[in-house]
Amino acid sequence: MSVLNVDKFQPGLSVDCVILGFHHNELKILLLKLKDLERWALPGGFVEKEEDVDKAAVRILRERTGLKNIFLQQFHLFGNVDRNEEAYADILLEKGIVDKELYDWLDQRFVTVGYYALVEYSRVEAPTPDYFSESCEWCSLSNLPNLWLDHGRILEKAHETLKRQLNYQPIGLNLLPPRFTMPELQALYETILGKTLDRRNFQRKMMGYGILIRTGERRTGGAHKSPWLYEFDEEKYRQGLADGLNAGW
Amino acid sequence: MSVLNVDKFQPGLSVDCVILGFHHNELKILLLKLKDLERWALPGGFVEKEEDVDKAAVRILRERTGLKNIFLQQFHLFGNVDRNEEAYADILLEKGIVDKELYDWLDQRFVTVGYYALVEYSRVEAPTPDYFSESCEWCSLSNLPNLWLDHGRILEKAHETLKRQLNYQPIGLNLLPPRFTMPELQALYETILGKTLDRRNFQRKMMGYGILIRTGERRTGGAHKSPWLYEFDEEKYRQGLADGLNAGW
DNA sequence: CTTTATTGTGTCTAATTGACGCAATAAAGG
DNA sequence: CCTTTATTGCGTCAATTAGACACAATAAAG
Repeated sequence: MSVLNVDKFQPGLSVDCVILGFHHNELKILLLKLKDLERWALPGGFVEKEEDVDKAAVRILRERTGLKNIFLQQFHLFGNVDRNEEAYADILLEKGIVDKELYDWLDQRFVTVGYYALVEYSRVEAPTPDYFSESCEWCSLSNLPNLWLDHGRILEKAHETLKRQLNYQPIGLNLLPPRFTMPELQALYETILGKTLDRRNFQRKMMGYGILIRTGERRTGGAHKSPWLYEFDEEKYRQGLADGLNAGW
Repeated sequence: MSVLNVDKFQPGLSVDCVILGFHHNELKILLLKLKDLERWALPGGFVEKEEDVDKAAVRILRERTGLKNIFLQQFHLFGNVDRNEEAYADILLEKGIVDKELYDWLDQRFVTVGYYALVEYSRVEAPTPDYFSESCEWCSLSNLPNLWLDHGRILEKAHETLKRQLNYQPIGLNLLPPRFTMPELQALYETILGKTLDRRNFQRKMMGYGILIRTGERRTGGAHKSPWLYEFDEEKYRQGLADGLNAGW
């Protein structure tokens, strides 16, 4: 038996996760540095034969981050034939990282399901590489390394989806610490959207959604006027997720 | 070899299409009546090993409707283990519709990719059943037959997706005849959304998108004042699809 | 104690949305 | 042939929302 019991898995199907965090006013993504290749990959894995695909995504996420109960959403299946065209398995076989059985498994045509996860950066204490990778690190979205296969495209699609969902879904509960300031929330929005927003209009709009609670406290320590600390009204937040925020029509 | 050369296909992966048309002010969906079962299924099929998944969807659509170049969009992968739990293959084997080889193929665990297509009802001249079905017909969305497996859920998800996309994407080019009246377009929107809209505000909003051209002509023949005929400005329409109509933020 | 950058609140205008009035019109019916 | 009727096209008005910006309050730094 190989390091992976390939018989356990659904053939030709994989899951890749775009795991996003927010730190120092930047969007970060968790990436794996592949062994013996100058490329990075999205955390991914295979789907067990007796496992729901959604569950596989949750498992993969837990394996890399140690987190469960996080926001995870399927966004696309990438199913082009030519998406597997990189002879990485050859290198793995050469280097003795995989045996022939696993090599053959990896060599088949794969379609992959993309999920994106929003996680609180600081809660990921020890990002863990998998068998095919030598490290697992947060990378800045604005300064990406060379990505493997079509993983750049997958990331791009996740980002597009997220941007669009910002228009009708709340965001932040899974990406920010439990308490945060309005400027922090705004910075998150601005980073995702890639543009600046008017501070005052942003506050008015956010408060209008009714998903924020102003705790009585302020964030002190920084220079200048100390901003209020907010937290999400989880009940209303969930309702916003389900019903949409300003649906139009 | 079975009626299907199963070796040609990617194992465990299928495509199902929600093919929607609009006729007599109702949304119609193309469904297949399964052989020897009182259930109906979405038009679907398998993905060839050397075939892009998107291409497979296009092929399946062409096989059932004869149409190509139609609007087709992937919306979700359905990957739960329990979605295959119906012993239809047993019946097929019993009745001699499939042989043992094909039976074994069908008996594996499948995940399916959902696509929805918007087609002009009248252009589908001879809906064609596949090997597993005895007929292929338009059914009214408001009066659905008993659906096979999770196909009801798949349809529901397609409908949800469509509803949401109405908020930021134009629709109708693929669903209506080349020329149509404003009330017809409104009826389409109302049907998809499942609610009535104000006639006058609808017109104002639609014209505001700038994707409609009023031809000089009117639809005559009906009683009452004859409405103008419109057509889509395909250039602007495509741009609306790409950039979104009223993106928010 | 002044300076400085930032935050909280409010205001004003323009644009959009929602509700509805009214005249024009095409066929049907007496 | 003229009235009736349901429908279409266009317009108006108020309410709401969005965009731009002014100003006072504030916390730390100098």
